[in-house]
Amino acid sequence: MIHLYDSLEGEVRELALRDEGRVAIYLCGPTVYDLPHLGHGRHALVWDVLRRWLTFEGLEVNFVSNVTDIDDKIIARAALEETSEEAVAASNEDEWWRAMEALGVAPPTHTPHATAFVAEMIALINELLALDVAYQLDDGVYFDVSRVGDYGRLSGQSLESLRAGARVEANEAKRSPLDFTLWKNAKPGEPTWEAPFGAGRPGWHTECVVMSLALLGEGFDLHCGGLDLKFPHHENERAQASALSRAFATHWAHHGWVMVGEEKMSKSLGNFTSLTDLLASTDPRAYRLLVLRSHYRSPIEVTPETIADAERSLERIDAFARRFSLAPLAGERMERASDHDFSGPAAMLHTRIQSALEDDLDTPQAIAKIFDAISQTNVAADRGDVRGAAQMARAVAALLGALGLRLHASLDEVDETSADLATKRDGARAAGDFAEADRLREELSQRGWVIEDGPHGSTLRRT
RNA sequence: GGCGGCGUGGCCGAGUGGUUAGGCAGGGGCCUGCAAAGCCCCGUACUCCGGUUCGAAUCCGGACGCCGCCUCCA
Repeated sequence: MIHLYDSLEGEVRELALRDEGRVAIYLCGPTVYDLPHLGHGRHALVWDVLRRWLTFEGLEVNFVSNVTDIDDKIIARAALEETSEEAVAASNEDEWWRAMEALGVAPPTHTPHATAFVAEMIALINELLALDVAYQLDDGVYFDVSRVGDYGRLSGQSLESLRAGARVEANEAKRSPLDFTLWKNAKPGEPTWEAPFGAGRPGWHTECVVMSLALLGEGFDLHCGGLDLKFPHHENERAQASALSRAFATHWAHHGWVMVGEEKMSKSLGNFTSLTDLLASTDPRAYRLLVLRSHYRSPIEVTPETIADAERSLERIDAFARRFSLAPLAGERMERASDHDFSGPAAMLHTRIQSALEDDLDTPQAIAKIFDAISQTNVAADRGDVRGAAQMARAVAALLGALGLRLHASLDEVDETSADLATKRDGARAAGDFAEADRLREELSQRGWVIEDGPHGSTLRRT
């Protein structure tokens, strides 16, 4: 079973499952007020890889990731664009799923929307009020953090030190500056729901507690998200569940940032590249490879250089896929180890990848092992071990599929003129007219093709 | 102020108390009509200063530099 760093315990430990053979994961999804950026891309890719791997290993993964479709920023954006909150949320959510599809991120098992769970959130806030863990002020309902014994545990900080670092609050009436909003009272023109404690809308921290418990049940296995959600968002989710004596996530995992230069990429800093822009200009698989080859908890640098590096690296994989005519696995469908043959020389490869990934999702190690296997397979084939090489190659394809990295083995569709030029060149070579052959190769190159001569004739591929 | 992280070869980026990370780029060679792909070989490394140790880039202490969270944020 996989071992993951648990942010709550501060150590790598086995992911203990509530139900044998089944994993229940909750991932905090996007607030759809703007285009997704590179950071969201990493977020989606990291947890997609985890999910695919667990599935590959035969577990039934219930992967829930929400969409926050009501929030201050959506309201602000709607006002700015003179449109409705629904329209802002819908268009950005569409953009999100388009980007996810391009990245090869499989859709979650469930995608709850905050606005569909308002009744449940109201019920939860009511319970908290009844327990006097929540209190009402002029502008809404607040959660009293002092009522939770271990508040701050996830952040690794005491209540006192958190309080010391807290900035000056707008609402001085709060019992503690750390108290957070459960419900915001209605303001004119804003989306509003009726509630016993006043018309208004939910605060951000309640939706994830409600939806995770509703869809995954108490004591679900893993709650994950970006490091920036650890505090206050995840701390606050935990606090609410704890106040209600409901068993919450048993394991917490957080991934690191995408960096721009020496700074975190974030919307508030404005230093972000949208996923849409990236995907328009590069092979989406390059970004997945870039993410895979560094550890999920480390920061990654995404620059034109690192992307180009990953693209060239991908080229080695694709050349391998062409050589062995490998099928492009991965995509919406999730691979399972049981559907593949890991006998013979492939068994050790599978084991190596397994131990790498089970050790806190060590994808860089796994990728290195895959590149090792690619070299070994090429050597075997050069040596004439066709059978062994083919077996290894299929195992490599299956494991890349398990990581969601799609191969590009199929040859590009060749237009008639180019195909014609290639045929002419083959003829010129056969006739020993190498000057003409080189001229035709140059012409093909101008048209964007690389020609490779093999034992069974030449093939064309896109540059 | 509190808490946490990082500093590796031309670049990216892992890992480990002594034995090859991996990729990209570069040099040499094999193969090829020449290429491409593939294969073989090669170089430069662990911020600095102390300490522990037979041995540290890896453990401990200190210094310097950098980053993040403590406010919305993947």
